[in-house]
Amino acid sequence: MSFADLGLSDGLLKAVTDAGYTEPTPIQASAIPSVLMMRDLIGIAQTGTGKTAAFVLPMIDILAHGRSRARMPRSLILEPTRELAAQVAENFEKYGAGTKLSMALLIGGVSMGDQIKALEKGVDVLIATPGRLMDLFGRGNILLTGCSMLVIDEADRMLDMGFIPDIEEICTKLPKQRQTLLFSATMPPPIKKLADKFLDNPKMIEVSRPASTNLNIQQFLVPVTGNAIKKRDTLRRLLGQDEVRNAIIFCNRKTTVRELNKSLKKHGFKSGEIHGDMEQAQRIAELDLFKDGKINILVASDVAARGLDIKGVSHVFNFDAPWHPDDYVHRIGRTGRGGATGIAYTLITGEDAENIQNIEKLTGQKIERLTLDTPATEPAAPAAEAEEQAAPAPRARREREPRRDRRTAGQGEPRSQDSLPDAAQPQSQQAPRAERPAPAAPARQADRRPRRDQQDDGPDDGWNGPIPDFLSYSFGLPAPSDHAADA
DNA sequence: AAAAAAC
Repeated sequence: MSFADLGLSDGLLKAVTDAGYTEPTPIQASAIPSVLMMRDLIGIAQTGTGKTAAFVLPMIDILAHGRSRARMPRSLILEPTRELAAQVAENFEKYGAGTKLSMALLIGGVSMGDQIKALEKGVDVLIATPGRLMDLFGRGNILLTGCSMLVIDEADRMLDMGFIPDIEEICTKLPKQRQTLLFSATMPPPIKKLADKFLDNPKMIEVSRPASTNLNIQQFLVPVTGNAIKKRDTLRRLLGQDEVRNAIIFCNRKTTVRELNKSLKKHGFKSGEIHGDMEQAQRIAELDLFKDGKINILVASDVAARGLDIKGVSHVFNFDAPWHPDDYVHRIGRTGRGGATGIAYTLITGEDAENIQNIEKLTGQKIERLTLDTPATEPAAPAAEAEEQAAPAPRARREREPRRDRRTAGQGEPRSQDSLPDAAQPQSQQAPRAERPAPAAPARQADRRPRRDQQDDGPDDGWNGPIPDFLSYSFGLPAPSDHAADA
């Protein structure tokens, strides 16, 4: 099966090939022909299955015919979070570059001015989070009567977030005669009801196992007994242990995110944080610092679990085991992207047993338990804080030697336990380790830093460039050079 | 349980 068999236009095929894809994912293979035949569709699939391209690609071909009119978008894609909406917009930009299609990204946290301007001009594709869409609709800036295509993405997540009434209202504003696609990882009754009400004889597609348990990601569980202090202590040891060049650390609560980031900074780590209580501009600023390597640790809530696609994240840590197994899959999927290798550690306490069981059930694989040798009791370290003692270099013992085979050439051999990676080293460590000329490390590090200029991507689509300035992200696509799409 | 989303 190749993309050429799916009925996409030549221009689009070229865009797909240029993006480096040859073979459609299962959901793309079954969804694209049906969407092109204008059928309604229910796709049971998680992010990471190539779901975004499954609707973006046929939409581009369908919309290639016809023109947009002022304030009357021709299609609408609803996303639960701002980051996901921005990511879909990036996809449209990538695949629609050869077309005349215009789009607007309607999300909260940014000024309305540019969004309204784009709407006035007329757009083919509207990508929105429900709140801002309803807001603009209420102000009379949007007419949905010309919108003949609707995508409801991550429907079950919309449900969790209480968006279903909004979605229903939006559906009633759209013309009855339209094509509707609904994607959801699960099908709880309210979503089933929504589908029955607003979809017409939909084709059902189910992709059972998400491409989630990426084989490039080594996963480990790290049992921790004790309180938050002990957890932070263990985390610091892990941060110092492996080839941690950068890491996203997930916590279950925003308060934990703040506390942990504060603690890490206090210990000299170059860390930042991201969660939903921060201003959008602040979120972006922190992401930018992380992407640029100015900080190499990002402490995050689940706001970052799905939305982020940052190149070259070497490690993901679950400071807290996630409550929902699919969140685990999404979190660790922030590393090992685009064929790179990644390592994911999950700190677990006694209470997490059930969560871990659910995760292993979902992914169908047992995650290796890592035993950290308990350090010999330390004489109090001189300058360390009273609450958190400095720990000696950690010794991790693996019960089974993990795969090391897919390492890229530039990454070199696994480091020995006592050669701590400079990137993750606290600058204010007492041992004058930092003063030792770092052998070859800086250069290699520069090499491995997330790169802004790499545009290859895994099927899970997303941001590659600088963090999108979706502060001002309502845009028309670049002027088309040739319009090969509709032959 | 938490996080996410409009001003």
